[in-house]
Amino acid sequence: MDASENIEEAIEVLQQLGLKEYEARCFVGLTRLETGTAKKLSELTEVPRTRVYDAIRVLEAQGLVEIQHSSPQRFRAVSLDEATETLRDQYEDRVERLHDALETVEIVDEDDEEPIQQVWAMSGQDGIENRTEDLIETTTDEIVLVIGDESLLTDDLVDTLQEVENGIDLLLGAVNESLEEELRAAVPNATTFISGLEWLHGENAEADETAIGRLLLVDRSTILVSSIVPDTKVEQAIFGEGFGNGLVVIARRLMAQGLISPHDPIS
Amino acid sequence: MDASENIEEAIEVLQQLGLKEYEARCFVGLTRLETGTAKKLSELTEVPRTRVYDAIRVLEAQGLVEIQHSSPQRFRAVSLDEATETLRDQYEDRVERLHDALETVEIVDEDDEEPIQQVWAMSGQDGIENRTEDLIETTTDEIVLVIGDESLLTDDLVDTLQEVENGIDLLLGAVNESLEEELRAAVPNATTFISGLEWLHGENAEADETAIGRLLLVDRSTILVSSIVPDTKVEQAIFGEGFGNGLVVIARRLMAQGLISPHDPIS
DNA sequence: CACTTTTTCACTCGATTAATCACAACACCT
DNA sequence: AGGTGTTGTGATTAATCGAGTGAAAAAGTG
Repeated sequence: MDASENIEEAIEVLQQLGLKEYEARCFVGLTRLETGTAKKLSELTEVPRTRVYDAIRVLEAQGLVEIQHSSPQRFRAVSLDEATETLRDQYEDRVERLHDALETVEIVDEDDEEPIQQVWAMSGQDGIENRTEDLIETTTDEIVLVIGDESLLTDDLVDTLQEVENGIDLLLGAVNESLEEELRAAVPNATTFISGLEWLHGENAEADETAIGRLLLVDRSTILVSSIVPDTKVEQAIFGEGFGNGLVVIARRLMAQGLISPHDPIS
Repeated sequence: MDASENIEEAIEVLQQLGLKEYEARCFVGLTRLETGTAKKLSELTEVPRTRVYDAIRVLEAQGLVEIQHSSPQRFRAVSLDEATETLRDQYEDRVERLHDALETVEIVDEDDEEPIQQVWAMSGQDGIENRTEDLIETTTDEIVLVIGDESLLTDDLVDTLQEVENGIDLLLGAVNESLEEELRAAVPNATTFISGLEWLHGENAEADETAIGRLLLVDRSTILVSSIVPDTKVEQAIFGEGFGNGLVVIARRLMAQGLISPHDPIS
């Protein structure tokens, strides 16, 4: 049965959410038990009986578990919806506190440096997607976006694209027809095309099969290119700003040659 | 200046959100620096210079920081909005995974026990509030809610109260006039009153000044009573279900004597 | 009052994290 | 080129924290 997989998954996730192993095990144990004593819980979860109490106390303080002060004590988990809601509240609260604390701070005066040719790297699907959406939202003239893997076309991204103002040129490229299809359907106000992005798989196709992720060129002055590393599926991106930026220049050159757009060159 | 307090706060919160100390310090450092090298960061944040690199790497992998691969390397934080959004996404994803994993599991068959006189305890404002709202939403006939501290009257709670169906009696008590005022304004479809809840401060007023938090009686069969411990401000609650439950019986008795409601007794 | 079960608490061991150090690679200067 | 300070990596030590164990107090049971 894959129930035990789910149990393990739940325990892992709870730990990522900040619980200790015993706490996670106990909570999951309780969700399967309706109501339980330390003994039953210990048997079910492999947590040493003598430590169940500590774990439960912590869980209770977080509002995830109720305690019946009888003897023996009975424990039970709050409903799944209540639990997730509580966790959400907790996290939302933290993120907000972080936001408040940082927005008032900012900026130590700076002996500035050369603002030239900056190319930045970032990784992680979430962060790159947020940056992508950010850039799209601040565009004034033109967006060129090529999607190289359908896993990157999230609902959020589609939403962002649909809300692009009418005055802005929106060019959406895909690496194959089915994806183009999808794009056209999802974002009717865009011009779609099949990208000539063989330059990654094509002539440069050496050993490592680096898959292209996305390519975003905004107002011909800011570019973001990402790739997906074959093994780990991690998305990595580089990001350049400024009309004179080397990366951006290269991107314009590519466009001029019709490689990433169906349009005529504008050198 | 309280800027440094905010900085400490931010570092703490980031750790609660799962970052290590060095990672948190580096991130906060970068939000104050526009762009920084390992050396500058180390000076600003007290993180050993040689450890800055590791910290930045994990931040980068989380999408919180960008790296410029020059020499020396330059780092910069993504915008505050991007960062919080990324953190939110991350968390939301986890909570969802938890939900999915647990909803398919549930329930180990049980040699049932006596379902009598159960009184449960829980603590933590978040959890108690969620339970309160849950109970309000599932009411069929009557809600009696007494609020003992204005800090408990959150927007969420007000929303929940406003959405109570018309057929349901909604009685809202407060411990003083200003709070009653507030309640009446926020929830017009309710009957409000000043509660006679001296039984906590009054005759029982021993040494410890236990402040009453909230008292909720739903359909005369489920009750939740909370108090706020003086020092730590932590809210603690007890919770009983079932018409025959001891706690519930006591609550009905109190009502019958007009102590927690302006209405006539229904024994 | 013996005798079990439940509960708390203090302690060991191992793993993770913070902190320091040694060294190789590199940029910069004359 | 060669010297000099800076930059990045890896190894090493020290401190901290959590998992696991056992002793003993407290509560129940016959």
